[in-house]
Amino acid sequence: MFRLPDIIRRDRTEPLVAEICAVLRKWNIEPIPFRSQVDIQHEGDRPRSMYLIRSGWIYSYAVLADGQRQILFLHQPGDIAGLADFGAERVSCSMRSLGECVVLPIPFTAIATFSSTAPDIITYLLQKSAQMQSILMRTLTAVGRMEARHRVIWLILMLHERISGSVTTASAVIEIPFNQSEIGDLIGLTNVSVSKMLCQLSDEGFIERKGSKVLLRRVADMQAMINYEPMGFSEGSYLNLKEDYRERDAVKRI
Amino acid sequence: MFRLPDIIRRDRTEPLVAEICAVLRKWNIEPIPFRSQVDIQHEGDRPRSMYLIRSGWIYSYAVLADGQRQILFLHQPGDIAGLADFGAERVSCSMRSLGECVVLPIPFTAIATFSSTAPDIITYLLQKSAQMQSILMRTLTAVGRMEARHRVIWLILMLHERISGSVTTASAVIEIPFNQSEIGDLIGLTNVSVSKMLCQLSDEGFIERKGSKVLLRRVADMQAMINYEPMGFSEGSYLNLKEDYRERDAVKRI
DNA sequence: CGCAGATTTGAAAATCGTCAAAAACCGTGG
DNA sequence: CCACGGTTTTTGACGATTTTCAAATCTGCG
Repeated sequence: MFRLPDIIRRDRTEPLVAEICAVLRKWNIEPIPFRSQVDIQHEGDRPRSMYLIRSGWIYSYAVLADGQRQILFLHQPGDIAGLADFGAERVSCSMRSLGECVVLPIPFTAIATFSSTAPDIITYLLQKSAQMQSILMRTLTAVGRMEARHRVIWLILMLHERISGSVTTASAVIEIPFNQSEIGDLIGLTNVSVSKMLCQLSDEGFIERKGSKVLLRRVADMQAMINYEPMGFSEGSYLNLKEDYRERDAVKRI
Repeated sequence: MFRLPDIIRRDRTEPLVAEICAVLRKWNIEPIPFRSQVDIQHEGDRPRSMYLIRSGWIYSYAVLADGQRQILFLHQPGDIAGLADFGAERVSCSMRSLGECVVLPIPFTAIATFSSTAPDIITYLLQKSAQMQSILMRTLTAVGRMEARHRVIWLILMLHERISGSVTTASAVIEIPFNQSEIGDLIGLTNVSVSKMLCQLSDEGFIERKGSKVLLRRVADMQAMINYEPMGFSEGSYLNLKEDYRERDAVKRI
């Protein structure tokens, strides 16, 4: 164990994250730091907690019989990894850190407590879970039905949206936290295909590359090419949601 | 509109479904019947409700720019379709009935009510959402990293588990609610490939086919071939969960 | 500078898709 | 019971995309 960073920075603070942290602190649950490329949880474990990412990146993945790997989800700060295992007998996927990171374990048993004392938190978790589902569906659509070239473009646009927190058509630089083998494992290609496609996109002027940084040059063109739609939930949308509640009588209109 | 069946049969009744129905009945929300192959919701709509399946099947799907389709999820009776759109600005996928079905709309605005008056229901929804996530992850793993033959086997085993409600290694007959084009859209193949693989599996004695019915002959062999693990949540696991809550002090042990 | 890992490149092979035609299936109506 | 029309499934030839394999090159870092 190494020391925690003195200050954990979080740009886009979720409204209820602070509340969750406060409760956990009362129970003496501490954030845990991990080094890069360390398994945080392994497929087949008994589910104990989910993990609120405080800083860094984590990905969930599954390994097949023949050793192939599918990366299922890239978790960012503010995300809750392992939510899918709530209520399961066995953990369905492994989780690994991408770079150094700090995570706060939220034991599943806490959900019962939240349920009676802080229903807002459960509602928040439900919304987070729904967002993850949407992203998974997007990934499945890309992997199942796009050719290699479009999958790579999809990946770039998706990372752009998730990392920057919004969609723009302006040029932007993103840092891709994966190497090319990992990219392949995420979108169902080999590292060789990923390399070829990235080079091709670079040759054609869609992107420029420097190490793991990618400059998106023709975002609008790429979005048009694969019909990319923004995911439609930015941080803070929970607040909007709360406002919507006021039109409760809408229920009657169904 | 045609008449509702007099009795809606449900074999595996979820513990909290009755409670949800009771609340909705008080709000005069009625189950809606749909004919076969009808769109219940369309991508881009404003999210209004989720849909509790009372009988029949529904699938969620997305359509790409070039007209290709990815089927994202097969919803069974007891499932809640559209949960992924909770909190989103726009609905992320379309939903279509597979055969006649009856569906109870649950307006998203109801979640606020549940949150304050029936936190158990929100917790239940959270668990349902988690289960859907697990299934999506399984699908993504199959589509992203398995060859065609293994994908078809995966599909058969998955349907077997979901339709029968449990995993066995004994032979069993299942009725596949999809045609081969739809199967292809679910696992990322063409109808032609699906046909070839099904014929091949039949020739090799793994399955026997009669119309849309499939007899699984060598379940254990097929499970071994693709390392199929059961999903690990049967109906009623919510009860187990409640019991787990008693070991609340486990929280301290993290 | 040298090493280890990551990326690029090219040729050959395998898988899967496309296309088109034939066959099978299914419900309907005579 | 059989004929009919529409849909679904099967089949085979061919082509395109992606993988595999292997070697070369590049990069970051001590």
